[in-house]
Amino acid sequence: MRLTQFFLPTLKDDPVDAVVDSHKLMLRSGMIKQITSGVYSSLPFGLMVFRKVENIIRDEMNAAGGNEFYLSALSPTELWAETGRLEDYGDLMFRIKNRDLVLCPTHEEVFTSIAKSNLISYKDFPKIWYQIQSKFRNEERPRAGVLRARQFTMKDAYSLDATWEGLDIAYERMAQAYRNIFTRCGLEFVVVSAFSGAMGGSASQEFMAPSSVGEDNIVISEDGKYSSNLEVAVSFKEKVQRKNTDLKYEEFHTPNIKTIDELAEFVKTKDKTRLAKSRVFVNVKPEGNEFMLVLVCGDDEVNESKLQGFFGINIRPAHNEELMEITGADAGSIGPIGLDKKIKIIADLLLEDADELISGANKNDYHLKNIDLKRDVPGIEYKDLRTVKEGEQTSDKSSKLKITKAIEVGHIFKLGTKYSEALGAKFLDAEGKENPIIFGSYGIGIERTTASFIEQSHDDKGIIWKGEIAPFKVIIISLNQSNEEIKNISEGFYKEFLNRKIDVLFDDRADVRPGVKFNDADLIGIPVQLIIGEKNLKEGNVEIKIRKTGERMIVRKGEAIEY
RNA sequence: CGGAGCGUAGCGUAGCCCGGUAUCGCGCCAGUUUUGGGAACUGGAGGCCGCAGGUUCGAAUCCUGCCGUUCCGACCA
Repeated sequence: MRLTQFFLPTLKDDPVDAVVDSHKLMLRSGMIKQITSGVYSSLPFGLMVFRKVENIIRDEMNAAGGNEFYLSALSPTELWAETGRLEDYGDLMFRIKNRDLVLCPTHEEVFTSIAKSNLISYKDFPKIWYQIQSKFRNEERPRAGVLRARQFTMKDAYSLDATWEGLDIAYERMAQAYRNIFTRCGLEFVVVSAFSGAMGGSASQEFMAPSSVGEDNIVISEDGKYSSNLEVAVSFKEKVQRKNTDLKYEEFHTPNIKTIDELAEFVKTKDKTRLAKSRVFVNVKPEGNEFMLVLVCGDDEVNESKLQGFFGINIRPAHNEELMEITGADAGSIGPIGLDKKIKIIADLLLEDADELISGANKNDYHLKNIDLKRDVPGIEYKDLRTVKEGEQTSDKSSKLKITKAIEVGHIFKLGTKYSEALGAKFLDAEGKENPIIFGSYGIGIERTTASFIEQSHDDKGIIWKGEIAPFKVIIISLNQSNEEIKNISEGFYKEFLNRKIDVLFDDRADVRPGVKFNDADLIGIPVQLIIGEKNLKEGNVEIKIRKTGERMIVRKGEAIEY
């Protein structure tokens, strides 16, 4: 490609609206252009990279036996009402105003409806169906460029099986395909176990690109054997030991004590584990809201995903007015004693049967001490509800946990029969009995994968492409197109690269100073720069610069091709 | 959805408090000189100052409403 024929609107300065590096660089290198909040157009340079990523995915999906589809982005609202997701998604789904249609945020329903009418015998399975398509989600707050956008490209794949064993096989095959894909994309990634309750599936894993701008937190053990999304991570920690002093609980005055830290100071203790933290959650149900009080150690945080895993996704923290109504106190003075029996009380496993605890008295500015959960809180249940912390031991005590931020680039999970049952997608088994098709669901964000790569591979000059997703392998920089010799040599190299089918970009711009060309080349990050200028040409040489290392080699002009 | 900020030429901005017809840099066009790390000079083009209403002789500037956008938080199959 000749640069004079290529639309590459590079920017010298950082756009004021971009904050994260990948966003800045994608705008500056002319890959994307924002049209409105969370919506971006792909420009030629960006599209080249997205296509490279897509083709790697296509390659691996096909190798795994996938069939490529291209489904409609529009679908009837009714289809989503049937599976209940119209309500589940709510405002996150774009709805067409002048026709009863929605823009699909994902395609389980549409694929299922195709399967329903065509896969009717156990002999029709297994199948892997996929597509690479625009998805639409009305994100409340798009951010970080294409990392969270309202329209984005996703590869979504679905395994369709007649048996649960078949699902396991498909899932493993897709997991391997995903590892291949992200490896070929040159991405540093970690596979973590993930929260799946929200989508109604069982096993679930996420492919995470570690990055400081990631919105997810992942937990990895130092020996690398354990990795998990923080939402579901577990660790080993000693339980709070019983003291068996059997002291009666008693109220004491704690003026203006709102937080655990203030309470610890007030009672002059450094050990916050016995200062039980109480939080009230609401399980929103059509037949009426249920309230629950959740207790964790004072130095722990409640893991809301784990709560959702136990009680469903419609769990939310109670509002301040609700707290007062239910407990008679504001946040900071709430505790497990003396509540209405309708309120379920659950505590973290670390507090199982613990005694001599201090917690709120359900009366503002008062706490209770010497609470014995075993004695004083009949009907209490214990579950793993805490968020693990950096430095804790793995549950087998063999290693320690580290927490890092990461970007979710892929997600695979065993979906099961939720949608096939809702839409009546059934097949006849060998005994002639009807069964719902068993689904797996597997997604990859194309732009997000690309942006994650850039987050991991750039410097203060620009992007550093490598491997299969590099849009060009080499850029020829002709330093002076008005010098006939330089021009002719450059043209010669360009033709030679084309002949050898090597992706090459030729900066053949005249009237552009060398400094501009060097900076543009560094910005757009082509791995190898072939620099042709007067200085070296006098000696019959040209220069090769490796973008990543900045390493320069002066070579005979005839030998340059073997870079 | 809560909090904060911003909207002036393609991009980045000054002016706004204190009202008088818009500043500077980059980029762009023409010409001359230049050509190894974002050139110099000369001349030029380009603006419903986000939108609507109000106050005023007069509004980019003051007031009201709206819209857009960014960030933090909340939320996120």
